[in-house]
Amino acid sequence: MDALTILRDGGDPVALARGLIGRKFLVAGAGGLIVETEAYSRDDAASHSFRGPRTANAAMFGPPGTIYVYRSYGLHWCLNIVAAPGAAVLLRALAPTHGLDVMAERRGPVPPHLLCAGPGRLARALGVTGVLDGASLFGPPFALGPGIDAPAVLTGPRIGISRDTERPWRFGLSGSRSLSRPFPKASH
DNA sequence: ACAGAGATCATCT
DNA sequence: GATGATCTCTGTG
Repeated sequence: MDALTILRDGGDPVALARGLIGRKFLVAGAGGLIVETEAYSRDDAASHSFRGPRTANAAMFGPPGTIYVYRSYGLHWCLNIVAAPGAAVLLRALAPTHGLDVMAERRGPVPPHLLCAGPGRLARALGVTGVLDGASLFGPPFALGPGIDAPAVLTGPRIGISRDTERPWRFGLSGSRSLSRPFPKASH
């Protein structure tokens, strides 16, 4: 199923995670091409939705297109897009194309390809914080547009989790220099 | 290149 | 009291 269809009607977070690779994502005019994502489902021990709705994860149980922002390790922000109630896609990395100056200001002196190479870095560069938790992808400050036509997508295990570690639910744009980490060899 | 530590806090055990 | 969907800096090889 197409990513835009899932966002409109709801659907599989794995299909959405794969389908978002190569698309353009902007927050208030800053952003770039999505080059890395991860899927988290409702019955997934690694997912924040696994133990059911809480105050902190309420947005993850919203309708498709809801933005779920959580604080990671007490200090970073991470941004998700809801695919269906309790299921979402973590945006892990972008290849910067728009608002390089603003993002560099927020991130400090780092090489351009590292501006958004990681979920915490991405949120920082785009100015994403908890105030956007629960917002809708379909309105300002967000913009999702077309990008690469038929991207070559890599698949691999998710990063930084300790439960359900075997699910191959991390996706990346083949050949991108802006990945948070390389993919294991022979992942297609 | 790789390993370890510190930052920092809401949620869970 | 421990644990994260992390990042950065520092020390060593």
